[in-house]
Amino acid sequence: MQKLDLSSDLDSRARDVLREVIIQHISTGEPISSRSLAKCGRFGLSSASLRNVMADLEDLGYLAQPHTSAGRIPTDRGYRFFIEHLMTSRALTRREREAIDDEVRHANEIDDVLHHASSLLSKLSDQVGIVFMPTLLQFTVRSMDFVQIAESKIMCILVGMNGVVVNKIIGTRQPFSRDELEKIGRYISVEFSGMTLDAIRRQLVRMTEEERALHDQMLQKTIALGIEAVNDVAPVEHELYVEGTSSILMKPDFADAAALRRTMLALQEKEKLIDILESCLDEDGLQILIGSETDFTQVHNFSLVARRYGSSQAPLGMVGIIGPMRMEYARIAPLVDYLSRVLSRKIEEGELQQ
Amino acid sequence: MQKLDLSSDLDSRARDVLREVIIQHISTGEPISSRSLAKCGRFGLSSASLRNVMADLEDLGYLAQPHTSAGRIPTDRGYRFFIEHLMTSRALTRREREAIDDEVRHANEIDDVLHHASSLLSKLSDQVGIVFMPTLLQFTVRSMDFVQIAESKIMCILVGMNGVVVNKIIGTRQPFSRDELEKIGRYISVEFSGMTLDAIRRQLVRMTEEERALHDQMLQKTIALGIEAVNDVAPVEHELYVEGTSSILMKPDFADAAALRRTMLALQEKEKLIDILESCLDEDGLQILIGSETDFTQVHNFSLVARRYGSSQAPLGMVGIIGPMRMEYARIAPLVDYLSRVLSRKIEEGELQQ
DNA sequence: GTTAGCACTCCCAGCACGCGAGTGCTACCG
DNA sequence: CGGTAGCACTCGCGTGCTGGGAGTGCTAAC
Repeated sequence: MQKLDLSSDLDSRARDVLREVIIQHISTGEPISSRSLAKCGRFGLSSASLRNVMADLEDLGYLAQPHTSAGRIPTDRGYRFFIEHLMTSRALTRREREAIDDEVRHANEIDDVLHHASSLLSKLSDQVGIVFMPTLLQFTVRSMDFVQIAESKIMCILVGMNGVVVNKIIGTRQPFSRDELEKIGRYISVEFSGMTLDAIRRQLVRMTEEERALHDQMLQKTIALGIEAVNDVAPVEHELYVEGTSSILMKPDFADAAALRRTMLALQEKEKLIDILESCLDEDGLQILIGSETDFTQVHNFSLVARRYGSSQAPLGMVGIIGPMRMEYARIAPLVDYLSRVLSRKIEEGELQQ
Repeated sequence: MQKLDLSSDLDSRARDVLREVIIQHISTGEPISSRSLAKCGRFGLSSASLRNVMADLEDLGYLAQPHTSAGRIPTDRGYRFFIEHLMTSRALTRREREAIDDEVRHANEIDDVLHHASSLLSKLSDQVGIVFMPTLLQFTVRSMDFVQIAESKIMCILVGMNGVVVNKIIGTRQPFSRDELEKIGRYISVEFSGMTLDAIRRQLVRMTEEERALHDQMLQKTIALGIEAVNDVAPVEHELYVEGTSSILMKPDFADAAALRRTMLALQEKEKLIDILESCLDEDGLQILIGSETDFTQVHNFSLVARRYGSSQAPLGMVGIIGPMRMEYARIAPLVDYLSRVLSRKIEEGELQQ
């Protein structure tokens, strides 16, 4: 089909033209004509010559015309080439960097951090900010504490190895003394430290069948409470923050009602978004999915710029932005990159609460 | 201007016509013509006669024409009259009632309940569900507990008189023994039970100035931790859940892009929504605000159906739906009413966690 | 290889036209 | 005197047509 090494397809003039077309199109949103390229002065060529170059670029699949007698717009492939070979990322401004630092520094609860991160990202990029945290299935326990908070309610506090804190309330029938609760907490913390919630549950269930448990009343209580504690925590819902959908409403790319509608619906279809983000979790660096690469079925002219966050051994989730293909990648890529790094550092330092 | 006692304006025929116009318009979304009224068979009158009645209703401000030679649509005032005098609320179906009961029964954390409530409401009504919980300024404390969860992190668990549980993580410099933490918790729970967070804070600050505190090291620690615990909890952000905006996207009422845009923006402007909902907090029963009554500046054709929830002495917030003026009030009003009651009962029973 | 010129294509805004729906009014009927 | 039939009038909307403008592709000349 096409040559694999895209970088060799194009001579330097063609690259310059492609770059200029994309830059102009990103800033105006309009199809770019040969004339407007000639006028920009960067080439010293007439519009007729540029037309030839553009026709070549179209043949190679980097540009397309919405209709005959319209200018050219970049294709998915054009953007892809631009991002990989032509773009020079803009450094963050001090204000951007400080905004991110501040936002992340001041939050304690992980929910808060993620929520703020997505809305900050949305504000800085003027696109839709998304932050995704998958289920805690691989959550490994460092310690567990139990606190009586009402007559028949006990709060269980789970601290994970990664510093994430989860708590839940358990209803109980039998009474527990303060002392018992402390003992149970200590016992579980010691015995099950480093295990996943699922493993703990299975272990506890197995223990109920052992002979000793039948006689040791304290152990019975421990098991009962322990099972309650880990039940229903593990398959906690995926958390997905989608912030700033209004910013996208204003973009001229969504002039007509149908497109607007489709877009809003797509952004609210969380399952699909989660699918996409989950499939990105394996990759390491900054990821940019363009147009059809995103697997958005209803809406095809969207791009995703995202990066994994969390400690390097135990990635937590994805953070990024979604916007029309026509976006300022040069500005947005470093933004997402930086935020994800700051976020990861914060999480490695630990002690974030859920 | 207009007579205050609206119910006396209209004879029984006019009422019937108004009711029919509104019912038809709610179900079709189209302006209603005299002919379609005549055809419905409920009147035994010709379209000409109905035209006369409709002209009267228009003069009185209950109906309006989008333009000459179009049928009539109800005005805000028309809907208002309909709701107060003409509508017969439809009883909930068993499925609806069960869905609500289930949803509320199964949740433990108040965040969850509210979140699910709004999305459930949205699903059942096919409108936008909203749930609002104002700041916890009037949150009165029943007990406080402190648990060490990491080297320099302590979790504080606040249980409110209304059973709501709030927790936060505090970073500490000085170390606390398990025993100390327990003592501090007990002390604060006893001394400050029944006070608001704000009152507790002020009291603690006052105590630092007392002579005794300067010498009693334990008291110093208690005060330090207590202040940390209540700080920044009180002015916790207003919680506002807005769920199901996509359902509204599909309604034919928002055919054109501009209206769609305005609507989405309005629904995302949380401050405005909070204002509106806050102003409803004083009222007791089900509240219906129609069109211009809602104070929505950008969008004027919206209605709000909402009701307060929480215990009768200490109302917690508002729950309801937002949709186009043209909505099935007869079905939605009982829905909101019932959900708010179930929610309130759940909260009165207590032990909800935040 | 570059460029000027020209024919061709297509979009789009504006306009006129006719149709259909719905009203208001008036005259007539029981 | 309330109800009704009939008719003229108004308005919105869809349709088809047209002219202008923008942009391209191609060709021939430099």
